[in-house]
Amino acid sequence: MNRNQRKQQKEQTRKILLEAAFSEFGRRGIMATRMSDIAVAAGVSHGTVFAHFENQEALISAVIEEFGEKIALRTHELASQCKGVQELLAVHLLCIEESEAFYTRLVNEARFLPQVARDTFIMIQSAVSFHISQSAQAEMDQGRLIKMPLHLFFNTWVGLVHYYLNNSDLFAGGDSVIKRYGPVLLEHFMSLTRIRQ
Amino acid sequence: MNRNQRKQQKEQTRKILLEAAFSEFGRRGIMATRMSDIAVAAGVSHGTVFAHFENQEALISAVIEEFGEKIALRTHELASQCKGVQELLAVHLLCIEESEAFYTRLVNEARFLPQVARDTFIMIQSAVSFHISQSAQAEMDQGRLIKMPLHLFFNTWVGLVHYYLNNSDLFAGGDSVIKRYGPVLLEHFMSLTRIRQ
Amino acid sequence: MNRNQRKQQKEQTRKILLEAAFSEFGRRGIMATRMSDIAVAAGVSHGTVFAHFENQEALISAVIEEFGEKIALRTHELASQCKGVQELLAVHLLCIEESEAFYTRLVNEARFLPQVARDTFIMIQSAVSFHISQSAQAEMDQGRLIKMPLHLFFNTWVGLVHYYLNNSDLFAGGDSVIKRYGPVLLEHFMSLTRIRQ
Amino acid sequence: MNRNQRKQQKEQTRKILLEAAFSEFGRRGIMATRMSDIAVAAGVSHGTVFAHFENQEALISAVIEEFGEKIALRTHELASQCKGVQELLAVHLLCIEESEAFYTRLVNEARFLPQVARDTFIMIQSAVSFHISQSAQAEMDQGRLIKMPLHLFFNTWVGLVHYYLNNSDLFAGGDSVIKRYGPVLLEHFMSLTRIRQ
DNA sequence: AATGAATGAGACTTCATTCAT
DNA sequence: AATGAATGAAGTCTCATTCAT
Repeated sequence: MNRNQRKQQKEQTRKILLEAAFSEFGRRGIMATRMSDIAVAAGVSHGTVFAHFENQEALISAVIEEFGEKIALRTHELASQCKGVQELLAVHLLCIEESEAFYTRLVNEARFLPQVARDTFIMIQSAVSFHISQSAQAEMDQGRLIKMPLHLFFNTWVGLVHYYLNNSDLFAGGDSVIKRYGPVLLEHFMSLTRIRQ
Repeated sequence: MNRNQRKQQKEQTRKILLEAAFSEFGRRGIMATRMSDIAVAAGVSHGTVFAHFENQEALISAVIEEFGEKIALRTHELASQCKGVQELLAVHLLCIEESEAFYTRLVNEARFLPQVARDTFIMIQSAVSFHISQSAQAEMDQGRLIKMPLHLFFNTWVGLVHYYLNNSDLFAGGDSVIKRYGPVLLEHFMSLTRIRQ
Repeated sequence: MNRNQRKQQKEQTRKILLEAAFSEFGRRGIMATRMSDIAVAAGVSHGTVFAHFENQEALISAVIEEFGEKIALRTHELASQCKGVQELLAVHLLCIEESEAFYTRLVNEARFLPQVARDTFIMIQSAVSFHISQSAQAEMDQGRLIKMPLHLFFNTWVGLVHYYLNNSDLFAGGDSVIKRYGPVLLEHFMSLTRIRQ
Repeated sequence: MNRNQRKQQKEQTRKILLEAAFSEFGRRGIMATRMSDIAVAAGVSHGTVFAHFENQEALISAVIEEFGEKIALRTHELASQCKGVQELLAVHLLCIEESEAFYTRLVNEARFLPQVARDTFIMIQSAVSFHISQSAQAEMDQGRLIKMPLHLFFNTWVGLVHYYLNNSDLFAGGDSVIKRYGPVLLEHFMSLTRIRQ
């Protein structure tokens, strides 16, 4: 049906736009990306962007929701197969690395973005937090991790990772800072929290 | 002398401008503050800002240098009277708290600021790092801290603190996140790194 | 096709802008014309000017190239049908008269304009010089013109004409100085350089 | 007397300002020179300029009047000792060369300057014209110069000289175009107008 | 639905001019 | 009379958003 085709077509363009925005956001920064940059990257006209998103804020929110959910989902997915905390953290790093450029921008700019963006970001954190905290609690109960408030356990880990992301140019000079430092960070964090026997 | 009066007057205005900028940067963000915001906050005309700073970048750099150095100096000053790592970290928190809004913006936006700003930021970190690392090394040697690479010790601490700063609205809802969480963070971090006897 | 329509529309606006600028340049002077003057004269919004020309310099260069080339071409075209020097100089005057206001500004301001403008101006002069010099040489060889270095022949002529253009308000009070004095200047110049028999 | 001293002092500062402006106008162009440039060049404060000249236009007019008269006078002075047209033209060139930078700017920008400036410029031309025309008439009567309307004789000469001044960068690349081309121009012009025997 | 030309609010910057000392 | 800090009007340019096709 023509009606259906149109719908599909529209959905398709929207998808292309979201992906282009995701990529540009990673490259240029979220707030520093112009609407026209996205149009160019998506290979559509400038006006088309506004046919799909009411305004800039809506687009930013949509991108963040879309990819936020994807990242959260992916984390869930991988996390459910994990056995211990260490494995979970490794998966966390893997998920970040898969979208490192975008994720880094998000961490950096989250504060200045629309509330939706902020909420989505929190949602991602929650997804990760849920699994990690659960697993950490278990290992604490088993006497394998030092006992501490779960939020501090989580925030120390995330703070450490974000710190490296935020300073990736200093640490990795354009390369993936997770690829280069991820294992070190993981090992370090575990050595701080693991109970030595 | 008249000459001196004038010089003083100009210096005074410059100081007012720097302070206004410092305050506005803390409130609105560094890049998000318009030159006219600063003029209004300082109670001078728009043109006056440009009589004191060649352009926006020069103003931003000046503010960051001015207050960056002040913060670094203050850290040095207080740090030299400290005895152990824990006291040092407490002083670090104190120094941050004294300029919390501005410092938070700096942490957040450093990447997008002129090179001078970035350099100044690194200088602040170095001032802190110097004392903390030295002291940490000593305590590791004395068997009071778990042995680990100093940069990881430092980065874990800073990462944790910055994480709370970055999410201060979440954690403290507008209040000083350092005031509210500083002691908890310090205690937590020490418990992770202190050798239990 | 829609594509073509759009292209045409844009081309049309660009043309209007160039013509508006050409006219304003002639009226107000090239450097003294503001971008907004051109927008108003063209009947478009301020921003539209920048949608067509990256910046003021680009616009100035484009106008000068566009009309400079047109003038040079027109000179070539008319000149190639001329038989003698006198006819050529008459054609030269005609070409100037066709764009007198703009040409006068160009002569006056060429020095202060972007290099492209300067180059274009030189190109116009060259186009004229080429024909005139060739023809003058021939007539000198035939013993009909006093022998002299060709560049002096040319520069004396151009200097005379430009002098009247530059002082057109004095000589013609707003009217075309070429219309009023052209024939006189031509006759005078010929009488100076023609060999009297 | 104190009153007198003050007056003298004021007169002195005014003179310095006029000379500084004259020099800056020659270097940067008349319209392109900022009031502050002149203050700096004169070694006085920015405000002092306005204590002596109501506004920019008044200053420009004063400079042009001052030096216009000086040049006119100097031309008169030298001209009265001249015997023939050729000597007069040589003196004309000499007078121009003595203030070449300023004179060139004046020629170039006269059209865009306040009416007073324009009038002064005309006055200079008249002073020169007076002597040259008188002398030219005499030589025409004596059969040594080709008979022609005096204004055309004069305008051809001035047009030629101004053309070289206007294009001095092309012809002399920063050096004095009069020094380099003056003699050639003079010889050429005379050869055009002198009666060959 | 897509297009892309046009719009105009808003930011930075310059510089002649004013004014208190 | 001189000073120089402060002023603010005016100009250039950017870019999110609108709209006719």
